[in-house]
Amino acid sequence: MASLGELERAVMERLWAADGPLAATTLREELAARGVALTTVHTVLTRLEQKGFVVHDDGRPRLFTARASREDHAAELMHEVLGQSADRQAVLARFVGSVNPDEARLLRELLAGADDART
Amino acid sequence: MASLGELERAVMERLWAADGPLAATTLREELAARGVALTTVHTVLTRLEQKGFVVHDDGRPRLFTARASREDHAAELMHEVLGQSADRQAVLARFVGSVNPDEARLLRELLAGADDART
DNA sequence: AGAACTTTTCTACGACACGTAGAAGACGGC
DNA sequence: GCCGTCTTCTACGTGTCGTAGAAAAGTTCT
Repeated sequence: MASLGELERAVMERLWAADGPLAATTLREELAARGVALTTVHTVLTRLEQKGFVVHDDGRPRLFTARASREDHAAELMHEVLGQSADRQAVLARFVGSVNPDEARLLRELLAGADDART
Repeated sequence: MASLGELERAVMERLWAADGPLAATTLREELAARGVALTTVHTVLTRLEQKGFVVHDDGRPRLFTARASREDHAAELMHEVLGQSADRQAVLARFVGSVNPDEARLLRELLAGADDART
């Protein structure tokens, strides 16, 4: 599971927060607080692309997009963690055993909905 | 979220698979396939301890134990991922939306059971 | 087309994590 | 007290990540 460095994560956050694709220059502006150079942004974007988190079109300037939404990404991570376990059921049991009541209720609703949809 | 390197993970696997605490020498034997030196095992154990994944007694030789079971660890990781998300509900929705039917059923049962237990 | 500007790629370096392990110190049994 | 085992200290090589300069490629304007 390729994980993200700090700048990499910051870049992903902007891409996730954005409505649509962003240019490197835009990202550099949004990361102005860090004072990073444009080339740094490009390097990071290239690495994120190698890791499969980002894609870019072939326009000019290149426009970069996150491949999965923030939520999808988190859900994928959760599945990855789960998938690495031999005993998935035991992990799920521990997991639901420690969600707060509100989320437990939400989960019940979500699962009930899935049931309806499947039937 | 401190993550694990390859050897670190291998060591954790042995500790999780073990019935009880293990000595460094035992771990080196179990990792014989890698041909690592005993000092390497010690270094890794020390680092795992710094990360909070392992504890040892003060006997001689030291006996090392995983602080959480493999399943607890995985469940904790899942919670960490979830916790880092702003919109936890959306993540949960994506997550349960992509579990397989068997696991969805298991989750329903687990959540129902939790309900019973709480009431 | 040529100059000036923007964007992208190439390359590199320092810092840090991790795999690796030798050397030396601490400890226990005989 | 000696010897073997165990533990700690220290260090190095490699890979990843933050960082960015230099140069190439492309765009725009005149």
